Amino acid sequence: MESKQLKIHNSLTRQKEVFKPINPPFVGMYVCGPTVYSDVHIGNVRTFVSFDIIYRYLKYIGYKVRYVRNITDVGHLEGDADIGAEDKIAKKARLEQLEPMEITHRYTLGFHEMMNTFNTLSPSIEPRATGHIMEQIEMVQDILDNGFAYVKNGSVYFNTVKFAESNDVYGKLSGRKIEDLFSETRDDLKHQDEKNHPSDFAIWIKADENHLMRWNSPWSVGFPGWHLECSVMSTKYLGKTFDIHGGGSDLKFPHHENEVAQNHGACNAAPAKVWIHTNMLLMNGRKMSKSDGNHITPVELFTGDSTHITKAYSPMIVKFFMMQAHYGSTLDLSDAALLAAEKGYRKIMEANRTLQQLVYEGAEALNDEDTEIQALMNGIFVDMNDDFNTPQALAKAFGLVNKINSFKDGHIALNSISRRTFEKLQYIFTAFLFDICGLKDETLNSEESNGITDELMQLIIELRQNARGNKDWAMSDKIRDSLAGIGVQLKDGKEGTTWIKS
RNA sequence: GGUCGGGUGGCCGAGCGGUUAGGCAGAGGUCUGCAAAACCUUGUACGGCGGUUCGAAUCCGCUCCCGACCUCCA
Repeated sequence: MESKQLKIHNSLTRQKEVFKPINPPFVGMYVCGPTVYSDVHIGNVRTFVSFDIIYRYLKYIGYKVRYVRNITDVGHLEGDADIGAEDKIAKKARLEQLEPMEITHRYTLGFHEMMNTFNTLSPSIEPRATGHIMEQIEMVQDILDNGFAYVKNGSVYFNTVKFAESNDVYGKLSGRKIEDLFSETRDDLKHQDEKNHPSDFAIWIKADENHLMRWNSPWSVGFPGWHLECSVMSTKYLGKTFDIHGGGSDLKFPHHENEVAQNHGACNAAPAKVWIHTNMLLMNGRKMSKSDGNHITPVELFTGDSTHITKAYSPMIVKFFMMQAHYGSTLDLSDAALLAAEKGYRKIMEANRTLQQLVYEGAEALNDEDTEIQALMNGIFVDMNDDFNTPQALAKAFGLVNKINSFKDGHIALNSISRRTFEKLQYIFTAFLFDICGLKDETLNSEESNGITDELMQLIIELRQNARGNKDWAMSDKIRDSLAGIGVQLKDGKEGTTWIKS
């Protein structure tokens, strides 16, 4: 059964491969988390939403997943430089006259809140770089012992030239040719002269006097290089070689490339079998950039407080918008695209409510509808198995939306599908939307209502029905329009009137 | 400049050798007191130029644009 096999695009091989865990049913997945020195970027949110769906789907199809996502709270230097620049967190701490830990604590909380807002599941473990200084020092020592690093003035550098000579690993992940890597010069960086070669990178950095974050090590009082934490923490929690390593495509080089080198250098093993890279979020067809104003924050999306959008978009609308594209493609955020996503999101949520309220009656009178619906349901999983293709799976789900609404309108008799198919439909549809995609039904009115709202609405709907019965159109329209004015939309259907918050 | 990845209808976005993707918007219809919602029907595509093939959006070559990384921005 082809459709039963999960295939994943492996960045390492640039091919879709059948996913075979090292120790089924267990799966180890490591995803590079945020550097907590500022509010989380909406593009970063996309990455974590993508991996949330991947995590949810792996669990849904029965794997026992250990999902590790780190918090980078030290070592990530300005400009992704590996030395000579200021640590992102230390810089922020200095600016705001706070302890580095205050900075990272604040933004870690903010990050968690945002992940919660987007209804993503917590990873199994969320280790911090500062909590693993000892292990990082040990790994530096291991790399030194294996001859792939050298010490200069208290800093330790990874010897890329020697590493490249000893195997053909370096450059493979990012698709770079060794010659190109080695011909690059970055003269503008300080401490460049400490390196034997421009492509070498720091794994331990000696702190200068003013540096706020510093630890004792055999080489100097200093701090670990940015790439090291991921090598260390993935190894510690998932083993030398594990199943999946993920992150944004912007991390491919140098971060992931150097991570791979470190793992080989320390453990003589490749860290991950499968690499998954999620693509960038654009806005209005261009890269988001703070400096030229082509930029929006998650909060601005939720409040509508931005010149780039005409209205507020809720977290689930934004999430749904993201799901309509494949994680491996760039996605272009725009007001029109969000508007379309909002309509689509509401339509599918409404269909789910309709579906759950349908009641199967009468004897089965099966026809083609049964097989069509079976095929659509099955298709969702065929698509998800094809490298987590959420846009295609969603297309199948919209096929089901069509069927569901036809049941509601009586265009298709419910008993033209079997009772079993119907029950499966109710189950699968909800499971896909909520368990796999991790959506929430924000339009659901029962959440904050305590029953009174529903009863009040029933009363109002009844009063309007009476008015309509008396052909008192002025009254019935007044009710409808007034409700619309306070954000309640009435929907007249064959089976009576329902309402939603608009 | 180097290395990767893209250019699909009004918009977003799947597909990647032969099938309606899907959502939104548009047009016509059904329903409705009128609307909205829902349902039915429906138009508009594959950057350009060559080539391979019975057949190409899908493969190859050239070309033009765009994006990512290499350099502050996830």
